[in-house]
Order: sequence, then C-alpha cells, then structure tokens
Amino acid sequence: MPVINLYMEEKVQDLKNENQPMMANSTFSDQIPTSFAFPGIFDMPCDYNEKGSFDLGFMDILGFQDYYCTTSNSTPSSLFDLIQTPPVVPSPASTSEVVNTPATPNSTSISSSSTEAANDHDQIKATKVEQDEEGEQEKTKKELLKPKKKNQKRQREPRFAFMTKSEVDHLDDGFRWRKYGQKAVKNSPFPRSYYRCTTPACGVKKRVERSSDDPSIVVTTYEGTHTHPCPVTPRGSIGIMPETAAFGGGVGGGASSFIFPTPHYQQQPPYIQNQTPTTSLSFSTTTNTSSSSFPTFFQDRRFCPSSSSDSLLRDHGLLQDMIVPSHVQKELKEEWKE
DNA sequence: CGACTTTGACCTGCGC
DNA sequence: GCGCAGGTCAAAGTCG
Repeated sequence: MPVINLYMEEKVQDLKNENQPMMANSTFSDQIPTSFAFPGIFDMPCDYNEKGSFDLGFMDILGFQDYYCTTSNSTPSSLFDLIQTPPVVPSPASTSEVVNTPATPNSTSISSSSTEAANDHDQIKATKVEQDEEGEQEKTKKELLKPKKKNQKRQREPRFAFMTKSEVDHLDDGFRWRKYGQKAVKNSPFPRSYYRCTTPACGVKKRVERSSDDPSIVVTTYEGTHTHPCPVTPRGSIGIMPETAAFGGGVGGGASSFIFPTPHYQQQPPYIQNQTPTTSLSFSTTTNTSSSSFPTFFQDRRFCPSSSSDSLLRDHGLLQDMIVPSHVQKELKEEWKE
C-alpha cells in the first residue's frame, strides 16, 4: 500500500538535497501563479497556511484517496488513477514551472517558457528531415541536433511530483508510458527512469526515482499535460471521464483541462475524523493563484461513476499510509484538538 | 511483428 | 573553457 505525498516541484534534485522535511516552512497557496492552468491545486483548503496548519485542504484530497482505495485495492500503484498528470500550463509569460521547494519556499522557480519545451522534439525532428538531404550521415546525429537551440533555454513543462511509498517503481496511472531513458542520480543509489506517454502527440513525461533517504518512497514527477483522455486499462482501474481525464491533459485543444465546477469546500468531512492524524498532502509552489478548483476536482472524483460505487464508501484507512512530515503531523494534531 | 525496455552515447545547462 | 550532472536519443534486445 503506497504512501503518498503530493507536491509540486521546482527541481527534482530539491527532493534529494533538502535535508529538511518536505514542505517545511512553506506556504503554498498564496504563491501560485494565476496563470497556472491548474488553478485550484495550490489554493485548495489544504493550505498549509500562515497559521501553521492545514486549513483542511487535504480533506478534499481524501476524496481522491477514497477513489484510490476503490480503484486500486489490489495494487498499490493506482493512486495516479486519481491524479493523472499535472495540469497544463498555458505557457505563462513568466514561467510557471511548478515549484516544490518545501524547505525553500522562496526559491525562485526555474524560468522557462514552456512553449519551447513542448516543441523541442518536433523541432528536432523537423530539422533532421531537412538536413538528411545533405547526405552526410556522419554528422547527422551531432549536427542535426545543434540547431536546437544555442541561445534558447530549454523550456520545461510545469512539473507535478508525487512521493509514493511503494515497492513498485513505475506506478500505474492509467496512461501508457514508454521508458526512454534511465540515469544514475548523483548522491543516490537508485537510478532515475524517464518515461514518455506513448500516445502520439502527447508530450507528457514523467520521471520515476526512489528517494535516497527512504528507498521505500518513490518520487514520480510528471511533466507536461496529456492531450488525450486517459486510456482505459485492462483492469479497468481508470474510469476517468473525459472531462476528468483532463486533469492530466485535455489541454490539447485547450479545452477541458482543469475546468472544474465552482469550488465548494467541505469543512470537515466526517471520514477524516476517523483517520489517524498522519495524513499529509502537500503542495508547494512559488507563484500565486487566486482560484481554487483542484479540491473540487478531487471531490468530484469521489463520485466518478466509472469507478466502482463501493469505492465511495470505503476508505480502509489508507490515509494512514500517507507520508507526513513530522512537523506536519504535529500541526495536524493541533488542528484535531480544535 | 509491434510495443516496450535497456543502455551507451550524446546534448544541454550550469557552476567554477 | 572545462567538467559535471541531468536529460534525451536511438540502436539493440526482449517480450507477448
């Protein structure tokens, strides 16, 4: 059974370099960019706010946790059935690479114009086609890639990372992925694997690595947005409605992605009361946002018709497995008292 | 045979 | 400019 920690990342290495617990000292919701296509996620009530406590945002997350319970009772890897991939970021002028710098909330996000990143691959290919005619195949590989950008910084899609406690490295999130690379990571005995969505025209990527600090924790980082609905998996664990699938994409066409119903937050879902105060769902970012629909999304997911109905009723105490930094636990306890 | 994984080489960005 | 580390490519291998 996976333990999950959800957060936005700026740089993956932050995860490894940070000695401090995740999300330490961070204040999220007030730092999200309004331009971020995933508006609500950081603004959710689970806000680790100034008061030093969660306003309850993760309550909503619990909703998706419920979903998780139902769709993946037999496998620890389906949490992502709920979450899918990161929202699309409509290439904001000043980047919006999502940041996950728990211990360094003020760290600046990587500056990038996400548009290029999305086009890099195609650009390269186009370049290759053009130059193949020259016939000098020896140089093809090296030279063809050069045009790629000498003066242009590589742009990256916003990233969205999860920490999942699981023995399985590659978690099944409902989408089909092709591994295209693996690299040893400095200061970590575990290699990092690179996956790309196999759907044509969908440039979503994800990296999977194990935490060097805790090998049982798998860090999955999504980059980009799916431009297609989530394919149905054989075991039918997905059950994502087209509109909800947009969570992971839908951007293609700019359409449906992350347009959620008007948010309405539950203040204290009853079921959370039954959970041990060990649940932490953290989001971190360095930009601002004012709207909040992400929570609603999670709530909606709870009622996703495509998932087994009983899933809505079962919680199984899975929340207990969610990773919770000690400082958060303390805060949560305090909140429970109130 | 297609889809996927493995893996070494290569490219890019960044710090010194 | 150099070296390092992260990220990507693509040929070869594997699997169903």
